[in-house]
Amino acid sequence: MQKQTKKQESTGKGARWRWRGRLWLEGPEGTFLGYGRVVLLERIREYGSLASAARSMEMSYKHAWDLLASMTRQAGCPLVVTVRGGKGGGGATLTPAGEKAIGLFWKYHDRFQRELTWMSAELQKLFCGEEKPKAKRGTS
Amino acid sequence: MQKQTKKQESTGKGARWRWRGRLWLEGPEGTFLGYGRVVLLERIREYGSLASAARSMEMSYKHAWDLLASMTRQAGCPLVVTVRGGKGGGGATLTPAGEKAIGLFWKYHDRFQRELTWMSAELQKLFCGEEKPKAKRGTS
DNA sequence: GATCGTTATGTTTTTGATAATATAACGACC
DNA sequence: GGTCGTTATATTATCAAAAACATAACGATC
Repeated sequence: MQKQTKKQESTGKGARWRWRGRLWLEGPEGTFLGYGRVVLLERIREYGSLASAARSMEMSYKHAWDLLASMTRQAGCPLVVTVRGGKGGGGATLTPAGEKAIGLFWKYHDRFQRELTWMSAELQKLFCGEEKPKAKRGTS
Repeated sequence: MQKQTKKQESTGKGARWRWRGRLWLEGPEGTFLGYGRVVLLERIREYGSLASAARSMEMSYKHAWDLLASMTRQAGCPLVVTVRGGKGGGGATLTPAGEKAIGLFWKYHDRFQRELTWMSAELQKLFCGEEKPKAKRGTS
C-alpha cells in the first residue's frame, strides 16, 4: 500500500513536477544545431551514409538531406563530405567541423540538462498547498 | 558606431550564433506551465476575462479554454475563478494559486534566459575557423 | 423578460510539418 | 556495359495541431 503521509499528495493528483526544456543553436537562417540534427550527424558517423543514418532514425532520406543542407549552408563549411556513385553506391563521412559541431552541442546540452535537474530538485512545495505556516503568531 | 572590427564576420556568412531554448514545467499529464500558458494567465489578470485575454493574444477562445482546463486539472486547484452570466456577461480572475504559478514560471524562465545569454557569450570561435590562435594574445 | 458579453463545449476546416513516393544521376567494380 | 546502393531533388500524400465556426447556457441589469 502506498500509504505514505498522504498530506501533500492527497490533493487528488499526486502531482510530481519537473522542469523540461529544449536547447538549440540558432544562426541567421534559424535553427542550426539541435538535438535531432546532432543525432543525425552521429548516425552518419556511425553508418557512413546519409541514407542508412536516416533509416536508423526512422527519418525520411529527404528530411535528413534537408537538415544536412541547412546545417552546411549555415556553417559556411561542410560538416559532412558526401560521395556518390562508386563502391557501395556512395557514402557520407564527417569532417572535422562536423565532429566539432557534435562536441559543441553535447557540451552545452549536458550543461543545460544538469541545470534542469537542479531546477527540478528545487520544486518541492507547489502553489496549491497552504504556504502560510502562520506559526501561531497571533494574527489569526 | 556600428562599425566594429568586422573580422569574425568576414567568413562569408557573417555568422553570428546564439543559444536559444524553451522551458516548461511538466506534470503527469504533460505540459503544465509554459510560456504561452503563463502569458495567458497574465492576460486574464489584465483583462478580467478569458475571452478578451484570448483575443489579445490572437488565440481562439476554445484553445485558451482548453489550456486553462489543462492547467486547472493538473494543478489540483483552480488557477482562475470564472463567473458566467451577470454583469458584463461574466469574467475570470486569478486565484492566489494562479498568481503564484506566474511568479514561479518567470523566476525559472528568467534564470534560464540568463543562462542562455552566458552560454551565447561563450560562443566566439566556431568550428569553421582555424581554431589555433597560435599565441597572439591581444586581438588588435 | 429581452439584452448582452461571457463561459462552456461540440464540430468542422485549415494548415504546416513530416512522411511517402518517384526519378535521375553517379561511378567503382565485376 | 550492366549492376548496385547511394546522393540529389521534386512532387504528392498524410496527419496532427491549431484555427474557425457553431451553439447552448448563464445571470445581473435595464
